[in-house]
Amino acid sequence: MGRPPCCDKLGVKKGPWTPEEDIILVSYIQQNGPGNWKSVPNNTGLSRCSKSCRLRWTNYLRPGIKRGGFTDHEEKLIIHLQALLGNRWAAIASYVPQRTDNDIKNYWNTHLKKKLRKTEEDEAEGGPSSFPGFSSNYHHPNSKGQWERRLQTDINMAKQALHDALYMDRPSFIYDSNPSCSSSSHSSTTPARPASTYASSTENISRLLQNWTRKPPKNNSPPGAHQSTTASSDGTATASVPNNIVSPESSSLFQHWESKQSAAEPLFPLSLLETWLFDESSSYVGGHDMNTAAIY
DNA sequence: AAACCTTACAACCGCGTCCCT
DNA sequence: TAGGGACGCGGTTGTAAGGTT
Repeated sequence: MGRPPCCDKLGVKKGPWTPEEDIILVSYIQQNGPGNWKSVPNNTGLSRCSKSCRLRWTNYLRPGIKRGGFTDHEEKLIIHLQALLGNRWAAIASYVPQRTDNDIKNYWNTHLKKKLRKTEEDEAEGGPSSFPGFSSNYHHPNSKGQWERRLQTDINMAKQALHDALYMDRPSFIYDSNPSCSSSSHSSTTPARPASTYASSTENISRLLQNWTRKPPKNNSPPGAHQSTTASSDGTATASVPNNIVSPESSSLFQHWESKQSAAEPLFPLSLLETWLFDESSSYVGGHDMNTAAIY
């Protein structure tokens, strides 16, 4: 017996989302919060599958998402994390502020994989690396089976959780929610490129969202929320907003979203992880064990 | 200018996991 | 404890946009 389709195929619209659909979805989530996706198509009248609604929200419409314009720093972080975690994009995304797993996965498949391959070829020929700062020796997916790598990762995470439990009062355990801080720690060598917040095709949606992401709560603001739409905050936010779009201050959406974000905090403190990763990039000699040991 | 090729990324699909009854 | 529904994740595809010939 096969798995039943997640939704009725008849009458379910597929393909690119229109701005109108985006507005409907955003309005609904703003009022009800994300979750209970099954009911979203019925309650909004959208001819979309619940999965599609969730994906659209998490990968595109959710506040605090930075799109495109990966910095060198982010690239290196992703490469290191991929080497450590494998293709566990959701886990990787939890360490890269403002990036979705889908975005990282796409960027890996379209850019980083090629870059690394080219680096390997360059090094095989004895020439200069096309990817300065990285050695292909680092990326050796076949050196360990994926299951073994995952096991090692899980062990390390368990260790870290125990460590955190024991040293919770340490001030160093702070997930740096300010993306400018996390990226600026290496910005002296890798200045961040300006990031486009939304694809131009949905710029109007970004403007819409800007109205309720421009003033996130000052305290306990979610990671990445500060710059969620800064690229388009040019004062031209004149998109017509439906009356049922409420202001960020009065919306419960941010509370929903904040709780989600805090739940998705990385198991490792980012600052510690970054220190390890970037120290490691210059001292790697051939094994994950040595690196993971450096954490503790 | 048109045809073809390549690239980038949004979105879909299927499976695994979690949670509720 | 088992069954089923809902959600999350990773792999893959479709297609629009840009580049090249």
